Amino acid sequence: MNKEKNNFQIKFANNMGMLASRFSLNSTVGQLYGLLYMSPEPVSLNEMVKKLAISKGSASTNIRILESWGAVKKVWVDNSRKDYYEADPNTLDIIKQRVIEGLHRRLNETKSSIDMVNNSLEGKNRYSAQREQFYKKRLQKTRKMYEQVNDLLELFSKD
Amino acid sequence: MNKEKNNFQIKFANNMGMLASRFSLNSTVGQLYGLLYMSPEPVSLNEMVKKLAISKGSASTNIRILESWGAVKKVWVDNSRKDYYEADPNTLDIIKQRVIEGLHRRLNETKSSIDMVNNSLEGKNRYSAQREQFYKKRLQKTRKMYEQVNDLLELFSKD
DNA sequence: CATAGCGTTTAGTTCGTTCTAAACGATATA
DNA sequence: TATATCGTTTAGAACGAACTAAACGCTATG
Repeated sequence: MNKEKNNFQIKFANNMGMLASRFSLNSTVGQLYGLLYMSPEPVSLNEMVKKLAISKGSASTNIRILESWGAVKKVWVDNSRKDYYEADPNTLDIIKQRVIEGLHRRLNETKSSIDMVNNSLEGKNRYSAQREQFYKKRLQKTRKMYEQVNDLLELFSKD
Repeated sequence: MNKEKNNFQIKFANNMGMLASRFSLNSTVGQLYGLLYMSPEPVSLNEMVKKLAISKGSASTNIRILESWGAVKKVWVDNSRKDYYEADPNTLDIIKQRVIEGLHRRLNETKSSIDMVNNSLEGKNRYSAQREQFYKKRLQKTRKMYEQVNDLLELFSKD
């Protein structure tokens, strides 16, 4: 048990961890970002480890994930060879960008799936005319849905 | 190996399974829905089991999940005591409703978190004025973000 | 040059999810 | 009433994700 558990930063960080896991993200990533977000000064890896009661390995791995997202950045602190980090406070922008990126990637994969399935139907015909008609209709509908979602995403990607 | 693996329905179903797992859903649920979506006739549990090469337990559990979502429904077939199912073809509506519901639930939980953390700061003051100011600013920012997302969701929930 | 203090990498463990096989209860049929 | 055929439930296995502890390599400093 950490005697600092009542510390405001830590409380906030842990809530960010819960938030992250609710959206099926890694909760440690959420904790780390939350801690940095509520720190007026840059934080070293060892401080993160102590405050969040996590292992150094986990802190190291996950802080670099956050870094790759542009959610935190390394900062120089004089007279120290430790790595210090601070949060980019524009949380919403970060989240938004990540959500959009993720959706784009998955939608592209979806498109490939649809095309592949479609091609497999176009090949030589093993089905009755009626059955083939049904397949084509549903496939067409699937394609339409894909496009609706895609258009919606485009709309988002703007502004 | 299933000799029917080249069957169009099955190919489609498996792709729906992949799609589902891409969006961190249960992939069997995706397969089942995909199969029913591409079936002109209702499908029995045993047919699902055979065509998708899954266990009866899994089929039973997952088909009832789909049923609870309103994505498939039981239909009566004369002279049979099997349960037959067919898909509600309005896939997009189903997805949309589930997404909105899920977001609503999680946002409410988020709101509770923010309030809780906020209250813990409002309590007796253990921080310097400057530090407290910083905390309050960031907390305020967090609240604003919550509201932006919430408003966006409301907008969606309409139309 | 040895040591201490870093962050990273790795090997192994834990935990949650979801599957399967099998037991089960219910119902229709011979 | 005995049996066969359903769907459901349960116990256990498999798997993946993510953590920890420890080993490691690097660098600065005494």
